[in-house]
Amino acid sequence: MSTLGRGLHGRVLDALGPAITAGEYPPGSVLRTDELAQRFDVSRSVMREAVRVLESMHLVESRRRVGVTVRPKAEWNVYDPQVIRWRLAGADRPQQLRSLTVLRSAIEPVAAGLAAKHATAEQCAELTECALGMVAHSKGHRLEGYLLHDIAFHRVILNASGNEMFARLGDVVAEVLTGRTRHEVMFEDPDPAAVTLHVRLAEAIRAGDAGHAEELTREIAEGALQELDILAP
Amino acid sequence: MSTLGRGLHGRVLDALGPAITAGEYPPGSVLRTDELAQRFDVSRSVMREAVRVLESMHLVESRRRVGVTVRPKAEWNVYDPQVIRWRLAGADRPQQLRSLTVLRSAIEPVAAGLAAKHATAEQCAELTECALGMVAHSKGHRLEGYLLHDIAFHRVILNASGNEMFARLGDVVAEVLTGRTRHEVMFEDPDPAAVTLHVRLAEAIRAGDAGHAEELTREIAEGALQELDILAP
DNA sequence: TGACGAATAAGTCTGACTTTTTCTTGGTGT
DNA sequence: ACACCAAGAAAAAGTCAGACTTATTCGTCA
Repeated sequence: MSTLGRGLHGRVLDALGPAITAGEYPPGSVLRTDELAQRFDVSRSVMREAVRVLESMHLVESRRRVGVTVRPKAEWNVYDPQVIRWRLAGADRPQQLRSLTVLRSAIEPVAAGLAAKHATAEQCAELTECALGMVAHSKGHRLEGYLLHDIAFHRVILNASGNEMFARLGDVVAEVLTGRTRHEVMFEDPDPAAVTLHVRLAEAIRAGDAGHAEELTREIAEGALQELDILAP
Repeated sequence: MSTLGRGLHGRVLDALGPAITAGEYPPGSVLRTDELAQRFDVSRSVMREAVRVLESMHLVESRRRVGVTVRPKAEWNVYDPQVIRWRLAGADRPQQLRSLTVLRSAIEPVAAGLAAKHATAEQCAELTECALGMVAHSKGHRLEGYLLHDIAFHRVILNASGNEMFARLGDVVAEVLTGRTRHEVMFEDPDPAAVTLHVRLAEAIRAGDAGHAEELTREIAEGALQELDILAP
């Protein structure tokens, strides 16, 4: 899925991106295009393309006579899905997971409220289907199936909100949920309370009850935040 | 500020980016690198770099034997500040302004709540200063000064929230506020009620009252949304 | 229907050249 | 002796042109 080594410059990015976002090159570090090209055994043109991409993500800045300097973390385009993936795969995974969960807790309730107003019949049906799927996979260590329905559930809500900015967070939510399941609590069955909340949320949206949908989503988010606090206090 | 013609490929982007985000090339359109290079009178290497950047923004996809195809809007990296600027400068400016304002209404209340808990004494002082600056420029067509303090105010809150994802939205908020002031109501003085809300919000954060800060921010956001409804119903 | 071959456009590499920015050096004046 | 500025050298990115490779698609023919 990631950069899919689509071309040589993609391979270079798959190596350089994680390294930079992991902080292997501290802010202010200077890289030289030619040296990098040699190190990765690619031509300068290919390396230049890779640098351009890193530059567009605000991970580095390229200046004449000085080289390619790494920018401070505060300037990175942290909403770039690629950057998010790199960081989730690297060292500050916990911090990234936390900030993303806080972001979710801010956005998803509002999105759910909007979804209650704008969701089509088809979207409501999808939502119910996802919720039922979650229930069906909530017992007996069937986390893989549970995860898929959970992701689909939240994605439908974000799409149904009718806001393109919210909709584009579907991938981020998917990454967060996947990361959580795969790396933290892979052994335990999901919290039954959370499952119930999802079912009720689907009902609220179907009923067009924006306030209720918003409140239920807040409870779900609250649970996710507490889960993080338990694992990394 | 934008891409600042930093290099030839930057100039090309300043021309191609707005054109694509404005929908001049409908999704599925095919561009050819060589043809573009000729059109912009640059070498293929420069054009390739530009295409790589557009590709990293998910605006286009480059495939062998077929060319550079424009992706559907739903796949764009709409959180990329550059993409936001391009869209704000283009045709679907109103829609972009609306989705960004909705995004703000979701995030800023939560950010304010967190800021009430985490803001340093220095940040509180800055906040009060900004609020006072807004009051001072709220009468007599001094919108330029008002805008600067408004931007600084919201930026401080987002930074003080302690969440990096929120902090990085400072630029987006700045763009929205600037756009609003410069293109919509440049003649009228700001709503006195909004000014008061900002002052009270600064106080709430200084007092560490998260609930109150959150509620006040919701009211501010509500006002911004209504303003949009009035201008483009 | 499928397989083979031709056409096509992106992808890659190389080498030479330009331009900008920084560092050094040397000279000047106080 | 020190501060300061200007001219030049050096370094690295930036640009270009041309030749070649490779993957993919399309058309043709069996």
